[in-house]
Amino acid sequence: MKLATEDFDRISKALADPQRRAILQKLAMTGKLNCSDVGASFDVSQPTVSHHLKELATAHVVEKEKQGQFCFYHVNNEVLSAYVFELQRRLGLNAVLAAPHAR
Amino acid sequence: MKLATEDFDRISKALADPQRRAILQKLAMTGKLNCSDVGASFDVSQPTVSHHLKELATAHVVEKEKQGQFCFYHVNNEVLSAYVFELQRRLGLNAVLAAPHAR
DNA sequence: TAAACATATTGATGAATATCTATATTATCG
DNA sequence: CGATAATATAGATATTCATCAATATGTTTA
Repeated sequence: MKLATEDFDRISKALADPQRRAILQKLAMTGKLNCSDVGASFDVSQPTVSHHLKELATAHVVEKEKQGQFCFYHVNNEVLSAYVFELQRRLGLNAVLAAPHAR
Repeated sequence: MKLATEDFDRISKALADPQRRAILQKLAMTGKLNCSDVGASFDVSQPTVSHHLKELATAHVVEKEKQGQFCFYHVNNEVLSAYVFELQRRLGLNAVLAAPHAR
C-alpha cells in the first residue's frame, strides 16, 4: 500500500503528541473501543478525546464506525504498516535492517 | 538498543516537522554534511537550519562532529532503528508484520 | 592582528495546536 | 414526547514552535 505524501505528513504530526500516541496505543492493544471507553482511560476532557480521535481518523490511522449513538474506533494496521515502511525507506533504514547484526 | 521514553517522545516530535524530515532524509542519503551544505539544499535561513539540526541532535537521531570551524552531521542509524522498532512495538505491528501477506 | 567565514544564540513574531467550558447534535429509553 | 446519554462542534486561551533578522562566538587566512 502506497501512502500519499499528505497522509504521511499528517500521520507524522498525529504521532507527535504523547496523548494521541497513548490513545492509539490503547486502541492497538484492545482492538476496538468507543469514545467513552477511550476517555475513561485518560485524564482529559471528552472534547479533547473527541478531537484526538478525529485527528487520528483524518490521518487514517484509525477508523470510525458509528453504531447507534456509540462510535467505535479501531486501528488501521494497513496504514500504520505503510507509514512505518515509508518512514524506513526515507530514512534509509532498509539497508541497515537488511544487514547482519543490524539490531 | 533500548530507547528512553524521553528520547522516544523527542524523536516523535523531531519527525513531525516536514522541513526537519527533509533535512534528515538528505543526511541519510548523503551520509555526512556540514551545516552550509544542508542549508544550501533548502530555502530556509541559516539559523533555522542550525535550530533544526540541534533538535535532531538533541533527539540523538543525528550526531554532531566539530572539525575546526566546520561542523559535520550524520544520522545515527542505531537510534533511528530503535525508534522504528519501538514504534512498531507500541502500535502492535510486530504481529502484523510477522503474519503472511502483511504487506 | 584584521578580515572573512562557519556556526550558534538571542529575541521577536506569527502560526499551529492541545486543552478546556459551554453548547449543539443525535440516539435511546421510559 | 421528554429526559438522559454519547459524541461532536464552537469559541477561548495558553503554550509550543518554525522562522527570521541581528548579533555573538569561534576559526581560518591574509
